Amino acid sequence: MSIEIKISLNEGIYLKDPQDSPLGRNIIKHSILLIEDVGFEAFNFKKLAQEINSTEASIYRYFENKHALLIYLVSWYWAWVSYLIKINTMNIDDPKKKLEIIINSFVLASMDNPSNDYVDENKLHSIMISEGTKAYRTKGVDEENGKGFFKNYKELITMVAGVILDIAPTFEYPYTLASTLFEMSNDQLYFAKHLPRLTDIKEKENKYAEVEKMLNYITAKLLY
Amino acid sequence: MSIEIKISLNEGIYLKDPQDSPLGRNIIKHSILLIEDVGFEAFNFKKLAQEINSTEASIYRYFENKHALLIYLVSWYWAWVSYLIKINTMNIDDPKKKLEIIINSFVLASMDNPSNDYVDENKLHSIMISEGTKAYRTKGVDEENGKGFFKNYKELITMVAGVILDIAPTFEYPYTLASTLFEMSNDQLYFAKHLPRLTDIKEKENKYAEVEKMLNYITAKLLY
DNA sequence: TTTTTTATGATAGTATTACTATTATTTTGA
DNA sequence: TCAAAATAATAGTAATACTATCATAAAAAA
Repeated sequence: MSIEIKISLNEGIYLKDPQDSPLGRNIIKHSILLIEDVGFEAFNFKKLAQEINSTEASIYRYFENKHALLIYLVSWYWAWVSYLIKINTMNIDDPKKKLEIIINSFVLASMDNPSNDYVDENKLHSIMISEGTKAYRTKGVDEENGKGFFKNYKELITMVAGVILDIAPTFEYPYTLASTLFEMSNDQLYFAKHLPRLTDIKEKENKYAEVEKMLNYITAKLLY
Repeated sequence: MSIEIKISLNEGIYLKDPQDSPLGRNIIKHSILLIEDVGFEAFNFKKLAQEINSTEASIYRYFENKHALLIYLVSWYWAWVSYLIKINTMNIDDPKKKLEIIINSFVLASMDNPSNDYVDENKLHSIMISEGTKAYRTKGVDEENGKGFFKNYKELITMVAGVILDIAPTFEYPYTLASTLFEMSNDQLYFAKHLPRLTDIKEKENKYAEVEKMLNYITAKLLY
């Protein structure tokens, strides 16, 4: 028995809510597996259709194109991390402790607590690390931002910035620090794996713990 | 009269050195203009050929594909920033002052000092901001890294990490901080322009100065 | 249950992209 | 001035990113 969380995502991202049908959920599930496997550039709806024994045309009824699907996945991730943080900080008052939990959620995201049976949060995290920024680094950002496609990211950052300000009310860069912690977490994990000379994090079992420690150290220096 | 710097880039990136011929230099020049204009996804060799009154086939003699061309541009940028830092810190001994110059070079990169007549460093910087990470966020990273395609980035970061260690020999994260300063500079400028709720930097004339100030503040807190 | 609606599948087709190949022409430079 | 190299012109192919149409199956409404 799994906890069923219905993640709330901006309706404009999809043509038809994939959470509402078996085919839709299959699209999400296997798009994560396939993007992880072949990378976003080589990923396409034809290959995805083959994986799930469906057709290109059927997938196009859910998403306008693979870019929209990526925004969907990334938004799911942002929403999922927000959710994780919310439940894990629910009974916590100390904002310093809260920020530690936030950092832990940025770095580990999924290690535990799979929310449902069609989204593998672990794999989704690794897509986030390699492909995440491609969701908003496009010519269409401004238009898509206008339609609210990145709302989940902004909400997450706003929440984190709030905690930062609770710790240090006069700190001048709460939003910058919040987005930097998120981006750093992904960047440094990516570098550890692929471009190790750009980071001090070593590609080992405990690299997540190392990144966590590093981010905690940095925030402590900046805020305490 | 312009200073002619021959930027040294890994030979594997191109099939034929574009710096050595008028067509090659034209390819570089107009690829920068065109990518800035239409974005990397919509950019292709056919459009580029039209811009320079040449042909697709001719461009393919210089670069295997548009991805290789992006790596070339990004490597140019990394090499250019390294060069800028080198000449601007040449007579400086104080590593703190050096790091300030490094940060200034990360943020402004080009504002002054155009090195030659076919690379517009200003536009190249803005490509770096929007498209830069796409050069190494691909399925081929490991293979390309093996061929030394990202050497210029690593050299830049190694140099900066060295300065960081000169300031604070016991600091545990010199490489992480170096790459973070570089990435933050680009990310925060991008956010200021397109996703302002993710940053404290305001999209104004002096946003570069703001980012510079912010990065100096952060490094000071972490290292001094 | 029957009918109607909706979702999906099967198939086909188009425009664009990302190349490769071939031959002609121009440029360079020995 | 002749040979070699670089570029242009042209054509062609396989894959991609869709769109359209119609058949069928499943779900919902009557």
